[in-house]
Amino acid sequence: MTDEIDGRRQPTLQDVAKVVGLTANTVSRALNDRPGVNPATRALIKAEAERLGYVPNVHARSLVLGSRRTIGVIVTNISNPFFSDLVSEVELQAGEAGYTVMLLLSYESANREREAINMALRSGLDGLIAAPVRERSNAWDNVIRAGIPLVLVSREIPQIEADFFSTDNEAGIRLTTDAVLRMGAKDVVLVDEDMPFSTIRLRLEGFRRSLEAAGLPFDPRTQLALVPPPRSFRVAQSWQADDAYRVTSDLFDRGRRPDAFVVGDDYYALGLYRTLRERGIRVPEDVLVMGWGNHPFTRFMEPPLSTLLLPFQDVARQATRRLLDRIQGTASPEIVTHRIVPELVIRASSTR
Amino acid sequence: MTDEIDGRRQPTLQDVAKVVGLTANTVSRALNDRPGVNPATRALIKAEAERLGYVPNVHARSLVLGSRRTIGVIVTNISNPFFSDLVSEVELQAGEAGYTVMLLLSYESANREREAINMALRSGLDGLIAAPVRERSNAWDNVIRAGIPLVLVSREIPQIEADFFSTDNEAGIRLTTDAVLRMGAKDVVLVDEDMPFSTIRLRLEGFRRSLEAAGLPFDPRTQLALVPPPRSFRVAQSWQADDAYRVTSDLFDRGRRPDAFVVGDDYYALGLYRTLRERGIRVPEDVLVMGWGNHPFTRFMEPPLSTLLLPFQDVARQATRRLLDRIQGTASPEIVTHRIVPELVIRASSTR
DNA sequence: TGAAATAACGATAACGCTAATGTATGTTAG
DNA sequence: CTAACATACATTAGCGTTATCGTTATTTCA
Repeated sequence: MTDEIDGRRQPTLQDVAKVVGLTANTVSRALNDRPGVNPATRALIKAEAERLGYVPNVHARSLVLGSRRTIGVIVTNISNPFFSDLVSEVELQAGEAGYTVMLLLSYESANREREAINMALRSGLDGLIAAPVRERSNAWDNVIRAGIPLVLVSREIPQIEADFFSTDNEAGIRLTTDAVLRMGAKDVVLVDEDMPFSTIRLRLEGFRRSLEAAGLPFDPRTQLALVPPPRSFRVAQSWQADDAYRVTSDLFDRGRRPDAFVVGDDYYALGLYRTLRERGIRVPEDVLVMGWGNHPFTRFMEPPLSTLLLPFQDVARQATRRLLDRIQGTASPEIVTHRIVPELVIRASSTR
Repeated sequence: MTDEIDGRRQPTLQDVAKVVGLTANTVSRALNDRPGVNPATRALIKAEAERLGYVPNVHARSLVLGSRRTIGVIVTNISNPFFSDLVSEVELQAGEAGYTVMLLLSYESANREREAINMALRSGLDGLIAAPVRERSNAWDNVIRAGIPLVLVSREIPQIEADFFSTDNEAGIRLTTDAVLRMGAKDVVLVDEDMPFSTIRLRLEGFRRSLEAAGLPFDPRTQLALVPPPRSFRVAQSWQADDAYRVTSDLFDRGRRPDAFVVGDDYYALGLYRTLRERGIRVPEDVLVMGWGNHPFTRFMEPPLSTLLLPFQDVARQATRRLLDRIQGTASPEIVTHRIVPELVIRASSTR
């Protein structure tokens, strides 16, 4: 009277071994296609395992192999299409390599990020892809110290030994700025977030350079419309549109009459469009507008918004590839930093 | 000459035990706040573990406890804001209960879904929250058979023993339809996806009932604008707007002149707006429009779109709560089905 | 004061798997 | 014909925890 059909307990290697009259070790070798098993025996074992519904216990396997075949992804917010698309692509690439993805969300909170990192450390992950929050956390050092491969995306952390993949913010802003300059704009305003963060700084820098290259003056007091940073990251980011609406309205109230806007996020353009509509300022006749991100709704704005297609797929693919190489020890030892240039998407808002 | 500072190897319970002159067992009890340890000893052990940077090995822990404290989330696509918000909320709730989230994406593909399910089964998850693809897969039966707690969201699977949480599609469409009827609409058209799927069917049914309750006739040939199902789910869903644009343009070309539209997705409204603009039909003066989903961009459409706020947070919270209860064995045994009624968001597109 | 209860810890086993050896067979070469 | 060598399997050990039971010293109460 065996407990073969005991209903609840999952069959183990032992159970399979008992049925075929061999030992667990041999069954293990057979199922994992390792040498030292008679082909006929191997076939028998596989058939029997299948029949019993044997599923290897990952916990035991992870313990002995020291790996879970899981990578962690820490991002601030998957409501942001850039990050959701990034996570999607990482999941796809990792899945093809037989790795699963553990998702950890920080919501731009340094505390939550620290918790996420600790969770990741405790979870015995094989590697980590992360978009850090704006505030630098020293918990990342623990990741490095624990020897867990780490690849950063989107935002860099100063003085940390980790590969980095990102869209090229400076090249991006230069593309959009140059696009309106080519159309004859002489007074361009940049609408962007008011934060001393590296990505924003790079955009500012690129903006300035494009203006100077065109022989135009750059005055931060008149050519920048800075949007206050958001208060919460739990909700979808339409606050960005509201804030951009306010900031650009103020700008016109102060008597400014620019002939072009380049913005750091498509949602800013959404708010800007409202400002312009309210004041009877026509796009593109009176002002040119360039967005950032190619959000799905931009094609249906009136007029359709010219914008920037961010290379999230490339970023995700390269970051995942690099991480897997590090995990498998096939990566070159030096730290790599890769900024991928985005692509212009020209529509009606920037052409006349 | 010990290997105490060997640099690579993580310290284990044994290592901590050796340092404090006790056994691994006692150290385990001390660190996990289980009784049977002298308070002074406990404090010493904790301090020493901290000093050594001891992190418990989850693999060993999972093996002996038979649990990873991880739940799986299978959804079709996190580019869809509804699902990304849902996943966010699940991650938040699960995190508070000490559970991490493994993300698996199916992209509406039955094959990928099957793979995801197998991956989940092999990964020794404690439970599963899933939004199944349109095509019924029998792999779900394996989940049930393996005794892994399963909670479905958004889409039901006929004849499966699993809890189900969803927005109330029928109540939702009745809310939006009644809203335009109250404003005096006499000829309403429903724009929705052309799929024999339960959520769509429920919406169709609700739409018909609302019309009949208002004493209006319902003719599927004139009052339905069906949008073909998408071909790919990898990219963000702006194809929905394109298709809705085409379908509604056709409708006007055939001479129809409805006085209101209710749509099954905000992106449909985006395409519909274009159709109306091109033909000089004014919203809300000539036609009323009601959206679905309260996507962040709807507030900034011109005119701002009335829509439905989907209770994704409630769905996620209740589903997660239910799953955790099942995992911890504190759930009532019977299967529960819960449809949460969404909330109207009235803006300019449906009022005059 | 002595028997029983309690506290604080140790010894041992177990979770299910894989890796390193060990041991019979059968096969080949000189 | 025997040494050398594969082949196909079994034996043993170990991954790092937690759980169950013992053991010893200390406290409690009649």
